[in-house]
Amino acid sequence: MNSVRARLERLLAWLRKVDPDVLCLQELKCTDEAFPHDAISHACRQAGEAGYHAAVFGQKTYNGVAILSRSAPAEIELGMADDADDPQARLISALIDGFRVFSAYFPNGGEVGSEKWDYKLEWMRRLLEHFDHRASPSDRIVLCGDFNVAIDDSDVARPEQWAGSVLCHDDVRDALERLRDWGFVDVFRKHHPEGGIYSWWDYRMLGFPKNDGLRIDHVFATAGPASRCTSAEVDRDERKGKKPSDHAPIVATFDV
DNA sequence: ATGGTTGCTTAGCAA
Repeated sequence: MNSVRARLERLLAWLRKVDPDVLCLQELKCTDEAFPHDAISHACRQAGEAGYHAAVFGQKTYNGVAILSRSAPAEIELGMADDADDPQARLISALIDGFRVFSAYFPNGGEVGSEKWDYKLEWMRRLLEHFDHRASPSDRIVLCGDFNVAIDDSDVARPEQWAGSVLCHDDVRDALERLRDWGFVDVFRKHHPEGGIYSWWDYRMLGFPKNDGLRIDHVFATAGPASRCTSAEVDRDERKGKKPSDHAPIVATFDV
């Protein structure tokens, strides 16, 4: 979302408009202390209704992820809980209404071949290992976030322009395929097999006016919840207007 | 190959 503080008013307006049960946020760009807990806990509170709970894993300046929910989150986990010494706040999960919900901010990767690129591949390997060691495909899991990977060229408006980039390279597509093969369904693709719908447009190069977009934000669900996913859409209007994020939200609906 | 924009933090980095 490119800073929760810079876009707080937009966030609150979106919560009022869409009224989601759960919202996964990435790229907060603030510490836990600076997170706007009060505004969000009061958001949409009306007629005696509760506001949103927030499970937050913040970091100064960069990264930062959160999960907002109507129901109280339980068993909140920060990061991968592995042996890696990783100071970057890119993963949080919580148990909400019987679902293990993850908000993930996959590394961008900088340039192919760089240190950031190696970190991206290693982070994706660690995430798969996390599920291998600590979860089962029969669990009810929903993994949401900015994956920084366009799964195939149907998710890229101008594939020739992005070919071989950190968002489209075979190595990250392969890594994401391995993660999906662990037991996830791309629920957006399930409802839009034709592709051609995007979730992110670069601020640079005037990506949005030219619709030079990519679908790099995903909702992955294990088979149980995936079979109960009744719709998934990009809220493209949210990329418009004053001070938009460079991403548009994905809205997925589950019959529970 | 570079550019273009945005936010955080203060001119440079990350995206």
